[in-house]
Amino acid sequence: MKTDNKLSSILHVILHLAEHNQAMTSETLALYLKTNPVVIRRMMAGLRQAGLVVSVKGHGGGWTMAKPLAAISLLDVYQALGAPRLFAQGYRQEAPQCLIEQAVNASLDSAFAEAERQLLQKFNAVNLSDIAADFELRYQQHLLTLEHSAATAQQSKQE
Amino acid sequence: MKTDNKLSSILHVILHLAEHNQAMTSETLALYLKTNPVVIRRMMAGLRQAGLVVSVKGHGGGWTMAKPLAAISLLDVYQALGAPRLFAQGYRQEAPQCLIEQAVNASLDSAFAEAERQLLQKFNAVNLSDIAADFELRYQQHLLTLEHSAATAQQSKQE
DNA sequence: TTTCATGTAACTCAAAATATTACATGATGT
DNA sequence: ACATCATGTAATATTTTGAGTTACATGAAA
Repeated sequence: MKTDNKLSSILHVILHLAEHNQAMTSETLALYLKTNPVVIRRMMAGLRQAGLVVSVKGHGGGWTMAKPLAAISLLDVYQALGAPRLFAQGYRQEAPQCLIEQAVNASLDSAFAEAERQLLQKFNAVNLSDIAADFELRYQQHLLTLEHSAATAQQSKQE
Repeated sequence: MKTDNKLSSILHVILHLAEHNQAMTSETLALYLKTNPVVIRRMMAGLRQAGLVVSVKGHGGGWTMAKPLAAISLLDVYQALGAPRLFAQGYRQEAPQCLIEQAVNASLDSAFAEAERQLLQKFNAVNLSDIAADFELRYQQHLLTLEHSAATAQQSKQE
């Protein structure tokens, strides 16, 4: 199956949006995903309805965050996207007559339902600010790496 | 994405096979799924390699279980199928340069990895004999229902 | 009133699971 | 031997669904 990438995509986009601190157009945001602005609008439509972002038409318009990142959970975003399918596994028949198939489906159902519960709970526990904080860490680490390689280059120059 | 139904399908099939207690052809098994015998062979190929079933060619040939149901876990079957993808969610880029996207992926990764671990653990804890036992329960319940509706019919006849 | 931006429907494209076709291999029964 | 039955598997077609594209409507700002 082709995977659904909306969640990962829109998170990427709105974290950039939040960093930017002013309205950004669908076209600009589309550059981050190397995709078409319409794809951005389609995904953002759900977030707008959920009150996570605001859109403004016309000159100087575009998208802005409606809430601080700390007030938005991964679960909020997931649900705003329309709660796309989590699992790639399905049943051949949803409501089979065959009692064996019923027993099989019940068994799988229970396993997947439990996993889904846990996953959504985790989504609920993670705020976008947590991800932004992780980005900050990575950024500081990145700066250190640059510094270090600059120092190393300087050193090898002197040798 | 079109869901992957191999796990549910093959479980259905091999439970019928186990019930039957003698070799069954791919053609017969295909009837349970209303599909093509080749589809059965393709899925069963993995189970054969894993030593869960045995196939015999020619007259009177077909498929038989190689182990008792109690000795086969859901995990065994899942892995014998080639461990098909569990989640429908993916990342736009596997190894992104963008630090924001890296942070997003790391966050999702952790959530999905945890869910996968739990799911496989559950698969490991369920044996096919558990599912067969559940089928038996459903079957007994079904018989009771038939009896009851027969009694009701008899009763309404007398009225 | 022109330009910029979103809102959305309709259509096309692409990827992946499943189904089908075709033919090879091997075992059994006559 | 050889006809028949059954699996083994490659190649191809079909189907589903996420993503991309085109087209046009709506509304706000210069």
